[in-house]
Amino acid sequence: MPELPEVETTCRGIEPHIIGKTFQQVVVRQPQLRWPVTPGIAQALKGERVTAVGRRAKYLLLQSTGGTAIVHLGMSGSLRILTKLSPAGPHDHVDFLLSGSLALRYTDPRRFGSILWTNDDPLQHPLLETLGPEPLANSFSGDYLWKRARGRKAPVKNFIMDGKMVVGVGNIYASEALFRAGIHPGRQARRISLARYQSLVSHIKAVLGEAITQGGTTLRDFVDSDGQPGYFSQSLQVYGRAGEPCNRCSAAIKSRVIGQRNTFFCTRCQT
DNA sequence: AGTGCGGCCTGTCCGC
DNA sequence: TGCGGACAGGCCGCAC
Repeated sequence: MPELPEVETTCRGIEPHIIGKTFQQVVVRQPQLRWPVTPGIAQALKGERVTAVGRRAKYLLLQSTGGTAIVHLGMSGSLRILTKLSPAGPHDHVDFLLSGSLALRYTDPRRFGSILWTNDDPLQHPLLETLGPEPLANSFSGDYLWKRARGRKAPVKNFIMDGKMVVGVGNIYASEALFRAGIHPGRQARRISLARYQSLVSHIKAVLGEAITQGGTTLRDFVDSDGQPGYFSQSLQVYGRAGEPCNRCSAAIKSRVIGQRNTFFCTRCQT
């Protein structure tokens, strides 16, 4: 599933191919995604030029002279460059046909993703404007997180997965960062010291940074590739490892549902 | 205001 | 072997 590193890698992968190109046509075969694809997006983009490709949280921003397409990959989506238009499969919901005989194809079997269009500043869009800081930004610090945690009784795992606090920390990376920081995922957010938040934040940055580097390796080629995302799986310390020995202390890794999501941790290393 | 949960959707896996 | 059901998962929006 595309986590922030995959989205970042997608952003970097498609940008050099589509920048400066013109939308010739936008073909929407299946508008029913998480939200309906914005009606009129095809007419709005036709003939317009791509000026920038960016990312905010897990949203890709395809900016053009005709407004911005806000693309979310959900959990099964992908966006790739085609140099030859192959027949659309059942989950190829949208094609952005570009000048230079290129196409940008959106595929999403589970349709948890979305494609929206705005003519305003995309950062002012209702879905984006209330989001917390980017995890890799300097403004995301232990100090910041500790302050936001005052009075918070929710488990720290829920807290760091809350997009209002910080974006891009998905279920996998929450477990991994908490393990590295030695913090139990079920601990109340308010019951964690500033020093431990500083550690947690540096581990969140490190985990995401490493994953981006690895994603960059496995996802380097977005052109005509099968679009299969690369995984950080070789580096996972706890995620999906219930019952297996902790790499640090050899105790069995536990799993428990925290924040409606399966959560993995070591009861000996994480307090 | 903070917190928890339902729901969207389909491929994969498990048990019978 | 085939089939049904549980599960996963981001994240909005609602209910308390």
